[in-house]
Amino acid sequence: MASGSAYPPSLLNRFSFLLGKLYFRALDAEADELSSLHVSVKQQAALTVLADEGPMTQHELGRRLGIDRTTVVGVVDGLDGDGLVERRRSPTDRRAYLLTLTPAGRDTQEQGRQRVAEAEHRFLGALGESDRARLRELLARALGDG
Amino acid sequence: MASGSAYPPSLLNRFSFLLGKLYFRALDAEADELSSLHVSVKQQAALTVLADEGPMTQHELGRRLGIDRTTVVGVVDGLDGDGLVERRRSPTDRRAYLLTLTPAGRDTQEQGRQRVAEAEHRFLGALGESDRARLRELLARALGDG
DNA sequence: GCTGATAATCAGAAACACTGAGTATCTCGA
DNA sequence: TCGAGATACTCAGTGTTTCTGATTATCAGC
Repeated sequence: MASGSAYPPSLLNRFSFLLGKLYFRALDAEADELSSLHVSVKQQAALTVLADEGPMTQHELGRRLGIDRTTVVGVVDGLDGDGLVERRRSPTDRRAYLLTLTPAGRDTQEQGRQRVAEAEHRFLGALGESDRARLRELLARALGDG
Repeated sequence: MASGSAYPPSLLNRFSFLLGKLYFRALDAEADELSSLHVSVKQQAALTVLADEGPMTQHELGRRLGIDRTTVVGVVDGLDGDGLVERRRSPTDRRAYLLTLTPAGRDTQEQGRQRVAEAEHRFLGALGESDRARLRELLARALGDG
């Protein structure tokens, strides 16, 4: 018998435990789906923000993603090296780059978007469509609008 | 104006992003609440499992918490050093310890349980009671019973 | 043209958990 | 009862990830 729950009931009542387990499962699923595109989860998130909101500085990208300025450097290094984004000097501020998607970057972003959707479908397989929507809504609301 | 959402809409649709942000917010809130008890989030989780399920080996504790065997050593070192758990040799297997809560450990666990509840209340303040319950239920179900 | 702030970068540190090896002990079977 | 292989715990070292602090170039305000 593969009997019973692997996790203790006392921990399954704890939000941090539930969130953590599900979060790392989500990351693994996404990383797995994205691996064939040779982009990391962070990189795909960066491409998505750039696709949706247009060119922005590294500083701004970091703010949107909620990651450190020095971490952004590495993420963008990878994308730049693969020809998915370009670092163009801002015409109005020569300290800053305007990160711009290349056609290849736009293409990769679109493919990645689908892979992420598949990953979510896979790791949330235990929930039906309406429950997934309800979960998404609750999580977004819990996070607050700010 | 502190206008609008800090996070891009495209990321607020993504489960891994929502889960991650909320997870780290939960960890921070719990760590903050638990700091005055001088126990980490992992340590409090360990105390909780021991309180609920009685003495067990380090190997078993690691399995329940989902953490590596070598990581358990450090967690238990801390608890042992603070007199919250005792490493008693198992009478049936002299390789193994039976981790046992001390009275102080039991007391700390109970206080910690309340602090964690307060932390959850705080970091999920945007949700009402029934929404919190619904979220917990959906997360547990998404994680699967296994 | 100063002064203080900001964008990007880099080297090093800090936090984290894991790998692999070592010791002691157990279980199983001949 | 002996030997082989598995298991519990520990430790040193490694790898990963992110942050801190300093640097360079540039900007904005006075």
